Amino acid sequence: MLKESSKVKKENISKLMVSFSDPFRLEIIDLMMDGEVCVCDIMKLTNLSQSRISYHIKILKEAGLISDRQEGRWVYYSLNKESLFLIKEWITSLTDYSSNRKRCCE
Amino acid sequence: MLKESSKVKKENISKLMVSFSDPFRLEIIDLMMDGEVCVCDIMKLTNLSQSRISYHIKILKEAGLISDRQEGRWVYYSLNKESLFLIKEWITSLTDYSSNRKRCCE
DNA sequence: ATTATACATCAAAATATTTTGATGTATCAA
DNA sequence: TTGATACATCAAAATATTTTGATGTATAAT
Repeated sequence: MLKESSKVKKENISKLMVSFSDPFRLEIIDLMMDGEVCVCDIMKLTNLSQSRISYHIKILKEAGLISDRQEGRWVYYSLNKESLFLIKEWITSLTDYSSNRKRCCE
Repeated sequence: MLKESSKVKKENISKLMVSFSDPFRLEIIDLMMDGEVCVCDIMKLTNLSQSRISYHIKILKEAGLISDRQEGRWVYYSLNKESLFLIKEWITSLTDYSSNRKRCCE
């Protein structure tokens, strides 16, 4: 079971997982695999409306999954590798358990 | 960008991510870190109602994240390590991108 | 200054997910 | 064979998320 000390981390994980849970956000994330993209790029590549993209971008940003960099009128978004590493670590911790069989309701 | 051949895999990822996106499901997953649990265990440890737990269990199961094993009246659930490995692989593939900066809307 | 572009934000509507309480099914014990 | 336990399933209600279209803000070009 997760230690008490990892509670803050758990909150992060929860938000990150929610940010991963929408198919359009997965598409957007997919586009960022090749590097930075701006909203206009995403619009052209996905046919989603601008406000719709902004909405999803916001969720990804608030989860800490992506970073932004403004350059003039454009805002470039890219994946935040640290967050991805965090998730990987968490998943690794899940697989570390010992598969012991227990009697139920002891 | 993900290759065309990985589309099926992507579907799996999507479901797995949705299954991770609820705080109560994360709690249930957390309980499974120490090994198998039955619904009655989860009830005692989380104070969630039985049908509520069954609902979340179903989502986790349909995503392929957990496996079940019946023994008499009890059903034991445990994390499916293969699925966890799949997710880890997918996240790794995300971090493998080259952080090249592109001109916008080229 | 005016206009166009790139993006954010907002409120309302549409849609999806979750919760609840009731009922159903299988297993087991008396 | 009756009753209790463990869990699944269901439909309705509650709640949350997503989409839409309009409007707002900042930057930049003319």
